[in-house]
Amino acid sequence: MSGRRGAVGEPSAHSLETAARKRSRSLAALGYTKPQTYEELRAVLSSGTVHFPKRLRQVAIFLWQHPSEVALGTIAQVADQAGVQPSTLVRFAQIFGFSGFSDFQILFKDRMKGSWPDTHGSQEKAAEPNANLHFLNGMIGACQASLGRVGNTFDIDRFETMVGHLAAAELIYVIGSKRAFPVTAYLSLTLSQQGVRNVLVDNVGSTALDQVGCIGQRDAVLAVSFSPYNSITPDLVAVAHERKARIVTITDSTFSPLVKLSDTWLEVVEQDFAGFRSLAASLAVGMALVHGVVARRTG
Amino acid sequence: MSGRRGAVGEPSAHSLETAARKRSRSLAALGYTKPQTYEELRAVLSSGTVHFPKRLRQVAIFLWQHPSEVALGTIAQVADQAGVQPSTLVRFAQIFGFSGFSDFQILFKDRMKGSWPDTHGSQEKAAEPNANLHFLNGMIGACQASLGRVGNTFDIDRFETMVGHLAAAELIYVIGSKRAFPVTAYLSLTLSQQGVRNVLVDNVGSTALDQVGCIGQRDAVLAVSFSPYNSITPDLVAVAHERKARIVTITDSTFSPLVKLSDTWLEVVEQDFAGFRSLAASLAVGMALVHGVVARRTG
DNA sequence: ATTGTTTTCGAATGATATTTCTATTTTTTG
DNA sequence: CAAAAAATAGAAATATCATTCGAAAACAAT
Repeated sequence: MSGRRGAVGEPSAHSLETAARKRSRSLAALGYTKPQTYEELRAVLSSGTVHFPKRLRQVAIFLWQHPSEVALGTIAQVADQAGVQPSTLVRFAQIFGFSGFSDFQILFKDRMKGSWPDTHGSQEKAAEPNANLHFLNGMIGACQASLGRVGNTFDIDRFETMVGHLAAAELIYVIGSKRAFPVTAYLSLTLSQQGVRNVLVDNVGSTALDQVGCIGQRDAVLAVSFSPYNSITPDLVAVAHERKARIVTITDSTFSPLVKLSDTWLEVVEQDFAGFRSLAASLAVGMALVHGVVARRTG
Repeated sequence: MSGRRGAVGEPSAHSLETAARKRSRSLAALGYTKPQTYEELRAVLSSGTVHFPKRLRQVAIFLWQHPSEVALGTIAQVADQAGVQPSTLVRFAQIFGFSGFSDFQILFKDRMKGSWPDTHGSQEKAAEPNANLHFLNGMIGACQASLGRVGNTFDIDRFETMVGHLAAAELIYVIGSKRAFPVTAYLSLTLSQQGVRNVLVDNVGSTALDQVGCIGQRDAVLAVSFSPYNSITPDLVAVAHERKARIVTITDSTFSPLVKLSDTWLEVVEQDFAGFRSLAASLAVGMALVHGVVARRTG
């Protein structure tokens, strides 16, 4: 701790020098004061006037989204979850005028002490005078009902078979239209992000039939389709079936035309509210499929 | 169940080691098992079957009345508040079969997070022998957590404003890339099905910039974007902003670059499980938006 | 491309917290 | 009432955690 350049000149001013140097990097120079409460911190963060570099921004986002992890974890755990180094958290705290992470963490702990006995009593909302809020709650209810049903009635054996087919495939074609398209789009994206090569048959340029015309015996089709089954999906899958590809399907009833074309299929029933249908269950099951395929291929 | 020999009638064996001595002091000898959750611990404490000496009773009472202090504090702070020595807390924890205070404290921390054992969930493998089932349940949990959070923290006023902007628009441009694309795809589809004219900016043919170049002052943009905000979406929305269109946004933190470009924005935080993120909450909120727009236009 | 600056990383250091151990006090038992 | 057992407090030892700091990397400006 000696021989630092640019000393102020005062011999006994070790701490002063350090403080000055810190302050020059902190927001204090910009007129900010150290936040005293979690709410103040949030206010500063959300004000948008502060521009962070990459890692610090990453920290800010994590703090924003997972305050409880910050309150309860050690610096190492938090850093790990946020995907940064522990020292980055310390830097972040110091920028806001705290002495270090521990000091900073007190904000989060204090905030948390107040909110312990909230045992998720969210259901008993009073009357919903607002139509939009009513719809939102109905939609949330539909999603949760769909998800709950998946948890109860789930054929894990068929699921494993599906994973096996997809994992063994040379190339995976993902097919779904209309309501099913958001699901297949997300599945295709996630597969790609996980390094699993796949083709999303999106019918841009009306080339879907030509695309499935290239399917080979060693490929697999992951099809998603919901009633009414009046889309192009059954036609596409029929072609794939003729070309002897493995076909696995997520659909919502045994009457789906895809069922008889499929090697394996799973029933996922989505609930609707006022005619607006949830996709939550299909997405969850689809994610599990992707995860299973990745696990089997890498394991 | 086999009988325990010597547990009752055997005279005290002085040659026993420390480990055995500890065990004889713990509740394991009485048939208790180490509590796995905070609720189990509470059940044991409240059962009244255990009679503690003075200091340990003091500890039990404090744990009962101030669980959040236990979760958030250090052993010294807790001991101080409870009026006992730190070592007393360790003894207390060991009586219940924990290795020490830290181990014991995890119960309280987990309870506070209200979440599943993210990092130390190795013990619960027995309940879920199937990895795929475990993942599916985790994913469902993430979806439901996301949905639950929407229900609790929802800014209905901003939502109404957003509906107003969209309902007043001549044409709605729906923009979202990567993870957000499934959401926008579903929103666009639903809008069309409800008779609300809209353009899904999907960047097929890399024409997105040209598309948003046609946006007029009387149009509105419905943008969806999640962290990391490294997609093309901010660029597209910036163009729309320059062209003076109304911009409403669904995003997951105030750090989204879209926030400062938007007339109104809603925060929707999606939970993830093992890196796979839910879309349930965004879809539900999006559906509510569509419904609101339709209601306002037809009403 | 080059230089100067900011940001990040990772090992070393310093600080703190947790646990163990032992002497002392309190309670129980013959 | 005395002796034994249990419980407790406090200090010492150990383990863990937070912070610092120099070097490397990324970035920005020339």
